[in-house]
Amino acid sequence: MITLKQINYALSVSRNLHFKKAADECSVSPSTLSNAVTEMENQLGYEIFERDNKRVLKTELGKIFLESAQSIKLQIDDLEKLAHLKKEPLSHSLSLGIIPTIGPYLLPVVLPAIKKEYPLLNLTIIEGQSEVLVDKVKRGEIDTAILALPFELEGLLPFKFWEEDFFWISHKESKHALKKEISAKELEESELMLLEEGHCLKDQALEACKLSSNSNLNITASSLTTLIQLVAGKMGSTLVPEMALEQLLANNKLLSKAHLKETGPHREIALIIRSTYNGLRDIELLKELFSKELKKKFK
Amino acid sequence: MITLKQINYALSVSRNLHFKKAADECSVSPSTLSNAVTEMENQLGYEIFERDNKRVLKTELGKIFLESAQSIKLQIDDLEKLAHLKKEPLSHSLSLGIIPTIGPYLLPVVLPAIKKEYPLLNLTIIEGQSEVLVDKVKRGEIDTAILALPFELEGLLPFKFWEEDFFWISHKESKHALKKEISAKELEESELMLLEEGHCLKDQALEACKLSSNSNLNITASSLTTLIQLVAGKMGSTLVPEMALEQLLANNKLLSKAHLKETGPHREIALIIRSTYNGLRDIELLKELFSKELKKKFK
DNA sequence: ATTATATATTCGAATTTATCGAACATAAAC
DNA sequence: GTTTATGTTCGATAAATTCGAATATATAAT
Repeated sequence: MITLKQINYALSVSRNLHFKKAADECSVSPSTLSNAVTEMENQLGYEIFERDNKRVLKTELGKIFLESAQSIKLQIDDLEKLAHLKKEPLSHSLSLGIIPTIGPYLLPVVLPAIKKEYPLLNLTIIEGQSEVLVDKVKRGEIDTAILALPFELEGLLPFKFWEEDFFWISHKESKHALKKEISAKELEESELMLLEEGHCLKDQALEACKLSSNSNLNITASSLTTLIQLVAGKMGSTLVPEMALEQLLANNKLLSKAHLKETGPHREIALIIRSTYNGLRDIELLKELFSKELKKKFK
Repeated sequence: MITLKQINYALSVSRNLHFKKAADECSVSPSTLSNAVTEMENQLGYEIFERDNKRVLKTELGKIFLESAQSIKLQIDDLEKLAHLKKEPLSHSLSLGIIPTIGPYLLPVVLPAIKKEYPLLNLTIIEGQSEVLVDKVKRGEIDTAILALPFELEGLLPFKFWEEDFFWISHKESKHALKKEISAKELEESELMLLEEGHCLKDQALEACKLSSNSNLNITASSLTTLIQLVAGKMGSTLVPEMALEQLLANNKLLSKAHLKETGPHREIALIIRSTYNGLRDIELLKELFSKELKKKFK
């Protein structure tokens, strides 16, 4: 196997057509350089330079070799410069998982800022439930994911950037509907509807209320939007996280909201990564950006 | 300065995604390989693999690095093969891909001449569809391939050595069967059968007729021989390239042929190589030989 | 929980490889 | 014939690579 060092020596000889000058250029002794070039020629099975103590000429094959070698050297140089890519943060591709009870409400808030601050970032967004996303991050299929905690992270590291409470959404004509705040105890009396199994929001909502799932929760839905439609249709009431309120209640004058009066925060939102992940700096920056944009909108 | 040895180690890790397997593949101890990769990463200033004792993943920068590194390795391999150029042309080994709609008809015509003119040539022939062969040439797994154009060459260089038209093959009792020539317009009326998806001949035949594939092409076959049997069985008609006519129609008096009367040539046949391939002289010689032998037989 | 297994890494010793300077060989210039 | 410039050879020395044993740790099995 020939070496890059040998190639560089040969390129220097090619530039200088002079072993001593080339040796000086490479900061090695003439003997070192001569040996290196000769050794490479032996390995290749052909001569690159035709030389005696007075003249250095390129052979026909040598010209072909040197042209290609020069191109290879440039490519190696580029590989060494690749590090600069890393310097510019969030400038390459990043795959981001996000759960359905955060995605539609967080992304519209932060995407414009991401586009503006990191125009070079090539972001891929994958929606899925927490368990699936944790799995994908662990397997390296995606770089990071946005989850709501508490959730079993199986060794992954969380970077929290937001926390929020739940609000109780009911039909205006229902009991308690005009209250600004409501306690879990009062909730038990109403027909509480939550998302179908698999959504962490269901468990988190129940935990915030200190309820267990074997209470009167017969109706379940696959999205918050559906749940809200059920509430509007007087099928019962539900709990939604603060960031979803505006979007869900828009154009719907039949609904009223009340802050859930239980010790909180009711859910925390975090980016999760593998402990060995390299783009820690990128994650920190994303975290800051998310936090900043959310504060702008909600505080 | 990084070394080629380090690059090769990294490429092996990339193939295996496993340091121990890569170490075996490279015939070195795991520690040697681990140290070499780590050292290179330090020199580069970025990590190529994200790893712990259970998982090896490529980083974003690593993917970019490895792609380029693979290409560099190919170029180095080529430099090491340059020695052959010095020797008698077409005197070493050459691997040649060829597509199924050319191989059985071209090879019998040219192989005797190759054997006679270049007895030292050690020829390896690989049959496969165009897409696969383009890939193999790009990866350096084979030296060259014989394809029918037009086809997307992805930067590879074509050396055309033949062009030919399609002929319409039908059962003697079918409509138009006695014509010497037939136009695409008349074809539409018959039940045209072509090769299954993946064969470039299908697309080229359709293009020659200015037809799109959503016409009445329900029957597809995996070889021209099969197609001809279907025609003999009155299942419909088909189009075959000129060089295949003799072999396909031999001993079959039930079939008739008609020249496809559309502006052509309907397909062109070429050798393709990487632009950095060194055996250009060999390819030119092959091209000449192919062209000469085909003319002898068909003109 | 505990143990077993697999695997990447670290470390020090042994080996291999690279490098240097001095001596040598050779060809042109004076 | 002598001098000068230059590429190469050679042996001693310096530097690097490599290995195996020991280590650490994540996952799987019990």
